[in-house]
Amino acid sequence: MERLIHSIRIGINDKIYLKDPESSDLGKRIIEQSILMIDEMGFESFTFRKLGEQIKSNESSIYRYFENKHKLLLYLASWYWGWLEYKMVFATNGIANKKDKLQRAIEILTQTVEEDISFSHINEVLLNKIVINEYSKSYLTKEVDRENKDGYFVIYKRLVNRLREMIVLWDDQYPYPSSLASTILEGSLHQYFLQEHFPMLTDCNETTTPTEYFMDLVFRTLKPNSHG
Amino acid sequence: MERLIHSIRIGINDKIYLKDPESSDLGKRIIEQSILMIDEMGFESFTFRKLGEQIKSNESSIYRYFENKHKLLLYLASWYWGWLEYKMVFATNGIANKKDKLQRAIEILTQTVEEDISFSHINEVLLNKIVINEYSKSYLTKEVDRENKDGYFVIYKRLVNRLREMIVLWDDQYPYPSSLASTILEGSLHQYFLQEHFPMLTDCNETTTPTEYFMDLVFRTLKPNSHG
DNA sequence: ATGGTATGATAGTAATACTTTTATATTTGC
DNA sequence: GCAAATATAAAAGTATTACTATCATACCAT
Repeated sequence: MERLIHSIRIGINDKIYLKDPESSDLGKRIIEQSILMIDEMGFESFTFRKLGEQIKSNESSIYRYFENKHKLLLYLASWYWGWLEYKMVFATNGIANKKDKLQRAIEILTQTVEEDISFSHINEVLLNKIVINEYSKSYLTKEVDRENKDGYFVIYKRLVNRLREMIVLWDDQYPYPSSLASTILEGSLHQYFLQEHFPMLTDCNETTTPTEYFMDLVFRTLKPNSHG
Repeated sequence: MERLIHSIRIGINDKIYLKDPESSDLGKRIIEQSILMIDEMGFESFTFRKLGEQIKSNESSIYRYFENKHKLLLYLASWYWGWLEYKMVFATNGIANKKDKLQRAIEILTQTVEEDISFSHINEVLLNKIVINEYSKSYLTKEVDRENKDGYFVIYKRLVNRLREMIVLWDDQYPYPSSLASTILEGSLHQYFLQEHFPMLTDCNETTTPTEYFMDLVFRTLKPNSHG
């Protein structure tokens, strides 16, 4: 699977970038180093000028790939969710048992990325940390409706919907499958954040994971369909 | 109760401001108009210069109250959570029945603010909208640990903890009361946001509220203590 | 050898996020 | 009622950000 994941390409809405960063060496360096820098200094302190210095390229060259750093964040987030979606679809694909399927999906979606499995330019461990710390900022804007209309969040929406479908498969009487699915994805990022910065607001720690919390929550909440 | 709430003062950590905005007319105008403007233009577009123009005061005068707009957001958020805490404590205070108590708390904490009950300078309806759209930005920063140490989030933490205590009161066997409490508060803001901008990711709409969703979730999840 | 495309270097602009200084108004203490 | 203290206003200055524009160079393909 590692090899497979390594060779896939995540189909990202081409309105997000001006020039596909996968199409050149400079583009890949932009992605690679921006992940390191955003993780290191946080999204607000990160600038294209600093990135240019880091990759020994010119600020203006970076602007030929992305309009601004907001678009770059949208790109990174889309890549991350696309990658997670792939992992989830792959991992749940062959599972016939509905409960096992849902369990496996929740596992994939709520786990942290522990090891950098890629030998590509994208460090998934750091990207996961970036999503925990910065993803909300990509949609908590005044432009969200326009950008949503332009399809900047399709991958994330598709992922939530896939989870929703597996919830419905296991319990088609549950009245809030969409809300539960979005709560799992968003809430899992939040629990990781709390674990790091507000440990008193969560029960997750070295021994208890967000995965366990949400797994427990979901299966206390849902009741299996009578027809199996 | 309206009158009572109107006359209370929310005790906000005095490190958040340089000069207490409640202590002067200018201070109150800063708070009042910043709420209108942040709601209107979003936190990123909002600046002290624009606020100065709006209230016909000088940018430098605003800087004597708050170091920067981030601190102002922390102030507004603290005020909001303090106000909600007060409403919740007041509403649940006399309730002996543990289930009723928890239910009432969830109701208060997950409802939107529909009407501006205050005749003061703070518009709670808009402040509620600001918290939905901007609160995450106040803690998703590189400074969060230092600011947390300085007590900038005490009110929010106390509120989560109060909810946690009511959860434990109703079901002292449940293993994740802190995570559930933080999920309710954070998740409720998120569901309101989704309802507005990503309706396909939530089951909440004109007829179904985040309150109903979380009420259902909590009471499917928790089991009452045997000792009543 | 020529034309096209990608990148680099440099400079420029408007806005942001402040800080500083000085002036003026208002309050309060005696 | 006057002096002193305090609050606010006005204006200017600085460093940084978030770009845009122009021009030069390099390299690649035909």
